[in-house]
Amino acid sequence: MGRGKVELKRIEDKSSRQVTFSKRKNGLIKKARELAVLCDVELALVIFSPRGKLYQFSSGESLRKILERYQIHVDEEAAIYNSVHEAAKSRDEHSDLWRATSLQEMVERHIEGQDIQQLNMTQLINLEKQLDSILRQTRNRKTQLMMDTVDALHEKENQLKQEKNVMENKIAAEMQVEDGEKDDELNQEDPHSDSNQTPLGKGLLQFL
Amino acid sequence: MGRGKVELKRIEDKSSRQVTFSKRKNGLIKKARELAVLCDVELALVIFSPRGKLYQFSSGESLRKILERYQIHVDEEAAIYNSVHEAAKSRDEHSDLWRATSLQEMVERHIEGQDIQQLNMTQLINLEKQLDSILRQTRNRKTQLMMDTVDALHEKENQLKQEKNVMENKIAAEMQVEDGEKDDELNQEDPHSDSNQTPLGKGLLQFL
DNA sequence: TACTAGTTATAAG
DNA sequence: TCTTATAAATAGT
Repeated sequence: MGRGKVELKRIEDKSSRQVTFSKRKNGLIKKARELAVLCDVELALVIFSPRGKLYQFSSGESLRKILERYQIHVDEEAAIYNSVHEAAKSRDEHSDLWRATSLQEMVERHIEGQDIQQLNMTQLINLEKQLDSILRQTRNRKTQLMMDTVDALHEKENQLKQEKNVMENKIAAEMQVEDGEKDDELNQEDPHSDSNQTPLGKGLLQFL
Repeated sequence: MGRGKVELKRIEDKSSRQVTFSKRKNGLIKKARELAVLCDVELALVIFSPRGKLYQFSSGESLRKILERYQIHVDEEAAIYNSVHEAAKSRDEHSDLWRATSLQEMVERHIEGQDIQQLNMTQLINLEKQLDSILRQTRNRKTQLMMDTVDALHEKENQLKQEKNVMENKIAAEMQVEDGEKDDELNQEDPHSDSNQTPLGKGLLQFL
């Protein structure tokens, strides 16, 4: 919006930074109000101007109450791990890294395994839980895929068996024709040839 | 913006309210980020979805710090209030953005937005490997942190023991002074008082 | 503070 | 989700 596109980085000119702040602050608060009203949600917005002045917006409830609700929400999440976290409390100094980074970057860094060393205990536990869950899903999916594959192979096997049967029958039929021809000459020498019930001859068995 | 103008009032249709929430939430967070970056200001945004899920954005500083700053600005009783909230402070450390978004979503985004269900076997195996590796790292790091904590506690324990010793010595010394005073009067009655090798007197033992 | 031109957000589909 | 027409926000003046 506006005559030119803007880069997402600090505006260096103090004056225009101030002007932009003023305009965008109003816009942001307006949008916050719209979201709260249109979608009937609770929301709180706190802005400190460059000069340290405070601007705020909060829906319906007082900002204090929303922040309390936020507290409760966060506390609930943390409650499970509080006992463990107690011990590590004093060490929690590395969380800023997380805040400053975009989700995308975080994931990529996770995947690259680069910043694991800088997490605190709570974050580690949470991360572990989530990873475990995703890993489980991944493995389930893999198992499922494998089973699908096995099924597919079974099906193929059956198909091949059927084809084999057809071939066997064909061969057996041909052999009977041959036997019939030979019978004329040799039958008396060996009246007890393999009286196979299956149409399989020995030659074919070698194949299987 | 959009095909029609919107009235500033609660959207009654549940479905479109949800859709609008999702879109506008993203828009609002984006704008908040822009304001924070462009104008180099501190800002915090907390949103509860209709279903009670928490979304948040905070610039540079942790949300906790911004909210604390807010407290100081707004609350006349900031000092008193703060001491009450000391205990809750550490819990606020869980306010990082990443907690509000599941790693699942992150990972899915990482693998080009594909759903886990739609990956092929090779991709699954690859993903599994990566997850497994990260999980292993996470657990290693957790173990390390725990061990560090244990070490720290041991150190503290030793420190306390030393302090205890110092105190014991002090007290023992005082008691000897007392004994000395008494010796003048009573020594002959009991020349074989406790010849403790430790500087601990019985009185001190009662303390411990 | 007010004005637009060009940008961005988003309501509908 | 993804498009697209349109409303809205806003950069530069």
